[in-house]
Amino acid sequence: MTDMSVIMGKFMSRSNKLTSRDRLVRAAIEVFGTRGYHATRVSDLVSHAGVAHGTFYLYFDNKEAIFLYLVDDFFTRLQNQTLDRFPASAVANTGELNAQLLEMWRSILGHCRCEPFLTALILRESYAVSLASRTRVEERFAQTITSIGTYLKELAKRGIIRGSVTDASAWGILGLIERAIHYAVVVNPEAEVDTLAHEFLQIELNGLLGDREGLGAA
Amino acid sequence: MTDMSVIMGKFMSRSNKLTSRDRLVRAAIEVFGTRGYHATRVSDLVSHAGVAHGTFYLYFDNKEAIFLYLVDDFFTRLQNQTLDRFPASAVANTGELNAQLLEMWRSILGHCRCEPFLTALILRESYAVSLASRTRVEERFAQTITSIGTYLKELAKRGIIRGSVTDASAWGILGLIERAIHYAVVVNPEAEVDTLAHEFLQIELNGLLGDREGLGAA
Amino acid sequence: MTDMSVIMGKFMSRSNKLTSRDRLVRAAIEVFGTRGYHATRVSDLVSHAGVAHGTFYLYFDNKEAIFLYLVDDFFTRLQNQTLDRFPASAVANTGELNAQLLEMWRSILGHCRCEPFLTALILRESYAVSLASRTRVEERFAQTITSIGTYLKELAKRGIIRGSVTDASAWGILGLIERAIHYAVVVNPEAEVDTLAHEFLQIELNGLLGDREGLGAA
Amino acid sequence: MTDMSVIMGKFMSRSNKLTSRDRLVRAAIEVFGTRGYHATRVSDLVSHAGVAHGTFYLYFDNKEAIFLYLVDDFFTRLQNQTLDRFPASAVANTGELNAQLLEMWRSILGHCRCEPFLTALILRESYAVSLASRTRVEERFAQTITSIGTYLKELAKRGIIRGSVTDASAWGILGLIERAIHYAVVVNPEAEVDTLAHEFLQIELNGLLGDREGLGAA
DNA sequence: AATGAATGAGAATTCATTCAT
DNA sequence: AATGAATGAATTCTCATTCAT
Repeated sequence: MTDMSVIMGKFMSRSNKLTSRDRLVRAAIEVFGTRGYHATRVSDLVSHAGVAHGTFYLYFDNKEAIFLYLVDDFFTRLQNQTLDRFPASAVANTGELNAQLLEMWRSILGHCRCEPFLTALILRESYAVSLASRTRVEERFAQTITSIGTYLKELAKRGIIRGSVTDASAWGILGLIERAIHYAVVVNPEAEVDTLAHEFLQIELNGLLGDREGLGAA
Repeated sequence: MTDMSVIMGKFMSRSNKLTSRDRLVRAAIEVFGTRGYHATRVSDLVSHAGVAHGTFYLYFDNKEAIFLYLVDDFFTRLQNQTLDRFPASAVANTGELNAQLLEMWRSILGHCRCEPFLTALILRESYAVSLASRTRVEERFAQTITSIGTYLKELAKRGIIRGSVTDASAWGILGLIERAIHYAVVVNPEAEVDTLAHEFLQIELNGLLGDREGLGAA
Repeated sequence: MTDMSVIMGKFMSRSNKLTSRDRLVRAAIEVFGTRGYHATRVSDLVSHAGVAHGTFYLYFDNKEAIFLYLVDDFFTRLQNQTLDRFPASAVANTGELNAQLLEMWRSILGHCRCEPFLTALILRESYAVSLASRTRVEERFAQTITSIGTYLKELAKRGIIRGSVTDASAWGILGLIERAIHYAVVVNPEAEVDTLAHEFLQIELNGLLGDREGLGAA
Repeated sequence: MTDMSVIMGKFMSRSNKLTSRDRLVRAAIEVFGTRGYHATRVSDLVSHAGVAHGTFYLYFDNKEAIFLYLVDDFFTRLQNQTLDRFPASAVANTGELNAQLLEMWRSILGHCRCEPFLTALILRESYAVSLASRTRVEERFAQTITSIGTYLKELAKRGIIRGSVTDASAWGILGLIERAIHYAVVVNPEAEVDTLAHEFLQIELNGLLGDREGLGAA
């Protein structure tokens, strides 16, 4: 249903027959993402994947394990395709920052648009699966915050953004990104990614008041 | 029916003996907020509340019903204490906006700090309880978005903020607020509300680049 | 709803206000008779009767007790109004037997038509309430069989009916009566009692073949 | 799906190991038939059948479902072995009717004697399990009445029995049959089926007065 | 590698009954 | 005599997990 290569991140040329494991992962993304983790029974997963109950336990220790796999996979791929590709060191001035962040927004929103089920699942349920998985998810978010924080501090140090950014700011930016993704994927999946990228970039860089100079000029 | 003791977190003046329903609501906030909704059994709730199993079903249809009550109650009170008290119409210029939003941030963060369990519960699990409750929660968030959107459009119309704010912007601001609350309540519950309010206000109004004029002046 | 004097078997002139006990008995007949014993909760009984839960236990030991009261009451009254009023000794020949049994059928069907709820309840559920109440009901039916058997043997002894009637016959007649009542009360409550009485009497006395002499004459 | 072992009360030839479903059906017949439906817990069923709780729900939706299965099965088999095998069309005169009905009585009583638990269960509790099952049982009895009625009308049309038989008569005959079965299975399980068949046939055809001609002759 | 019938611990929910007022 | 909030034992049902094949 969704593009295979994106979901699996693997080559699929050898055989057009998916392995049982792949089928289970795909089923989990779709069913968890639609019904929610807790409303999904292992039997839903296996029937959706077209495999037997026992087969599930051949590849995953338990229901939580496949969820955790999805989370790790999601965060890893998102990180690779976004922050890792856009180092603060490559930015010399406001104009370049503008360009880089625009690209980053495009990348994030585009990526999440490609896997709407998984994205919605992570946004909605990542904290709510179990105490154990909450801890794992908190670690992942903490890493993200560190990445964002490091990025921002680097820019601040070099005077490209204001100097007063802190960890709190990083959390705020994270929230902005999360709901931006939510908007792009869930609320308004028809909207152009480019338009949205500009819109959220504007808030990120200039807030509600917007570019003072532009405003002054107007 | 509305129980001040629960809402205010204070003892009632008439009698220092809480009703069974009050005890259950308090227990739910604490236990759901700590262990999470799904890891909480009705038996945890009643033992925490010090009432019998049957008593729970005297006041709530099921586990989901008490959660939904908490959600509605939370949103209603938060709305009352924030957006409802700060109309866009009372703002004439950037300075007044600054003051009003600062007050709003203080109010939101202060309010959520007072009920950390319930706040954390809503932030983490509101979407993940059940399909039915997800719908309810989505409605509540949709209302919030409408409030924020209306507020912003009013300000934009009067030229106090930039004219390009949209629904997407409202969702972005919502995300900022959510993670700001998360930071203030969960990540850094020791931080001064006032400091945080200034910090998030800065992002909200001026973004990462900050006040251009100030920046220029520096 | 149903005629009070019939249901209560008491005078009601002193006060038009029913006692709590009476209200409970009436409610039990109606609600047990409609919903069935097991689907009826004590709370249905008391809410239907307009009294409090505790009041129920002032008059009856438990839910089964009120059912048993209804059963005893029903059988006693039916016995009084039927077999007790029509002794075999009063019958001298076939013609008189015909007349007496017709009257008995009228009496039975008429009586049961007056309390359709209670009648349906007894017919449908008397054996199914509990092991204890089954025993009680079996005793009541055994008494009825004894009465019928005695009646038949007396007639047989005096050559008014055929000599070969046994206990088995008595049970067969009981079945006929039960389903006759069922038909008159449940299946076809509009049919004339008189017509039905003739019809069932015909089966009782002459079976399916009918009166041989009459048949021969025809 | 149909399980001969249960139906026939015999061991299957292929394998002497009953399936879980068979074991549950057998247990249900025995335990429901002894203790009664409402006094029987699902846990009684499974412990009697020697399977786990979960296994029960693998084969039946709930306790009511297995009861309904028993009812349908019972009625179907009884119908097949009685009315379906004895068409009114095969009867030409009173003598042949006598012979056919005698055979039918033998068949019914013999059949019910072979499954005393199930028979007693149906006779005692079929109406009392739940509102839903009452409806189902009423449908089954209505079908039976239709069968009996059709049979009787055919005979009446051809002058073999008296012309005045109606639906009411069919219900009366049904009652006679029910209590005859009850007598043969519950009250006097030692009595010879043949004797009983003659006895009930006598009532069915000639009623209490008996064969007029024979009586006159005597 | 795959199966799927069987398991049983564990959870939600009900409702007859009590008892302090 | 009447009340009705509170009780908690009892029961149904679910579903993640196992294991013999």
